[in-house]
Amino acid sequence: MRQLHHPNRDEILLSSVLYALSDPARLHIVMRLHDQDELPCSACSDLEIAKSTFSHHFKTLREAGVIFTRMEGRQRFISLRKEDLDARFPGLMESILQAAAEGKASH
Amino acid sequence: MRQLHHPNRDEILLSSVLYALSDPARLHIVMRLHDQDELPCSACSDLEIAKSTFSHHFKTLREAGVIFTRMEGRQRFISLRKEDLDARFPGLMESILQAAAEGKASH
DNA sequence: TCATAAGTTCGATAACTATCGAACAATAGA
DNA sequence: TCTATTGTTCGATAGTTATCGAACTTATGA
Repeated sequence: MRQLHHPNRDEILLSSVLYALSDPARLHIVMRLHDQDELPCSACSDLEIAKSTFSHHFKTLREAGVIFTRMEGRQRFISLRKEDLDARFPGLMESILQAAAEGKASH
Repeated sequence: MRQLHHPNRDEILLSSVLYALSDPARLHIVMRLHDQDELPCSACSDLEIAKSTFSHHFKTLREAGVIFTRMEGRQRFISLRKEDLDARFPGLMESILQAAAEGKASH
């Protein structure tokens, strides 16, 4: 757990990003990061999901290049990689977040 | 096979669309529809994939609301549901197709 | 030093998915 | 009517994924 892997901007793949965001729980996490600069992982613990499952989702998002995880003490802070995503896929996150905010994400 | 199911515009879900497009083969199919109004399914048969697998991908795309399948005789013509997708998720397909066209889709 | 807290990793399981070949259905054309 | 064409459906399999609880790691604070 010493080092958390983050892909470089150029390594971020569309397929991986779309896949990561196609899960309602993960999309929910990303929506929370929309307005915020940064959030502790624990900020999502109101969703009724086991913490090991959260960890799995964070890993999926992180390895897809969607979020950045900063380690500080025994907390981790996550943030949306807005600049990287927007540089690589202009307009993508904006349209996804807008649609999600309007409740068109799932069921 | 009498009727092919297509969701109404309002039933198209972001999660399902993102999932459908997160598969490289399906994204490839959608890219071919970008410039074209309509294509016969057979137009994708150069991809080295079994036809039953294609059928599966077409079904996934269709049920997610990404493509429309029109039956004519013994052929099926598929088209991108541009208007519906753009009405529901403004800018989404444009940004996805642009990124895909620049080769940022996968590996 | 010891207990607590925050997340990750492990092991297991159930569900889902991509893939294929074979069989099937429906239509067009000879 | 018979045959070839187009695509779907079926059955099977291998791989992947979401989920959980338990064990583990690291750091904080008493």
